[in-house]
Amino acid sequence: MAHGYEMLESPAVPSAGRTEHREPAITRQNVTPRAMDADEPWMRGLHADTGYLLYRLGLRSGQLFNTFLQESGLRLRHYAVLRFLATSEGALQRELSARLGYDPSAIVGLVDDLEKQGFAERRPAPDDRRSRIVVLTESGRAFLRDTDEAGQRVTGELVGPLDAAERESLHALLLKIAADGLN
Amino acid sequence: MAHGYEMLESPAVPSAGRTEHREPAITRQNVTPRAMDADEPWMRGLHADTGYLLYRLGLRSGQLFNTFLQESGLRLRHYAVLRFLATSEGALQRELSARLGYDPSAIVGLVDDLEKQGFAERRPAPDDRRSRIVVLTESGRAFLRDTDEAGQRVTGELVGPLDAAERESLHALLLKIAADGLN
DNA sequence: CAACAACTATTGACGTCAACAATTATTGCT
DNA sequence: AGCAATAATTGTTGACGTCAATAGTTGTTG
Repeated sequence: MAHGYEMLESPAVPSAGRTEHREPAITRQNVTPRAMDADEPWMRGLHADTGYLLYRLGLRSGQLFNTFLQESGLRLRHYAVLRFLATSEGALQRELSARLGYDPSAIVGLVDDLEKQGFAERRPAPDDRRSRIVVLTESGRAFLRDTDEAGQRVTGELVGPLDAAERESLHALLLKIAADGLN
Repeated sequence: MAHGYEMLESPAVPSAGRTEHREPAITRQNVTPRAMDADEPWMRGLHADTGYLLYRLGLRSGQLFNTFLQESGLRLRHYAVLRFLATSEGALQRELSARLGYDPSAIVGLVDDLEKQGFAERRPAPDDRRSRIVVLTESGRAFLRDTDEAGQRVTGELVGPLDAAERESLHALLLKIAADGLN
């Protein structure tokens, strides 16, 4: 404990109302506006929860990434597929689904979009005619090359206030907790 | 069935000098299913991106929290509002919106739900009849007290593979990058 | 070898959720 | 008094996850 998280939450409303106000309106008794014995553990700020922080920053990260990709007509999920294909030299859609955690039905649309943009291609699997193998096209590779730097800038912006050592430390920690759940 | 995991490569690319890459000069029918000159920076695994890891873990965190809250009929966002109210002794909806990062229109529904459950109440603001002040009810406080332990268990489950020192370190790092964007 | 179970990609329906625009009531300014 | 700004609210739209159903294909098994 003993973190300086209080900085994130401001003390309610200053309410510098100068005007003399009227009737107190509601006077039900089930609400107690009194400042109850503070410092109870259950009333700590939101940012005291690592889980909530992760949730929050995850949203921000996704937003940043999406606005960065927006000009290319893709979204984060497409980018994830591309990046996955870049390391795997072709994958069954079923694999994409399992590894990236998206529903099989979602993969369909994603690969459709990537094919429309010419970044990926569906090929018939030689041994199983049910399956399709998705591979990067040359222009897909080019896209990854060209946007790589900008993508890293986005991440850089996200972890802005951290120095190099801290970034590495954070990355290692995240990797550690990402490793157990297959993700 | 399990393919080799590519994710556990060395953490965080030091991102040394950007070595210039050569063009394979493939002008034919794109796509080379062959293992191309690997180790190019742009084809590192997805988990090499801190931003993507954050996005991914944020999703997981949200899911865990939601399944934990599911029995009480609330979701993460409701819980966030409650926790915020617990620290601020009443807040304008506008403040909730600004502090929690939710759209004003979202606050409406959230407070509606909380009122239905009897955990919060809308009160007319004394100085401005446009505003409503949202306060915790007594049973709202009770709810927070009762669910606090379980909530911390959820976070504990999330950061499972980390020891105490690492958890604290992670929390501090997240806090640091959460601080800049108001969030 | 013929019937059946399992599997891959796909489509469709439904509910949730977040981001925007528009509306109503109210306030502050001049 | 008039007018821009503001707080809460409604409505709409698009993205997204889940789940059920289907067509084509494979493997198994009786």
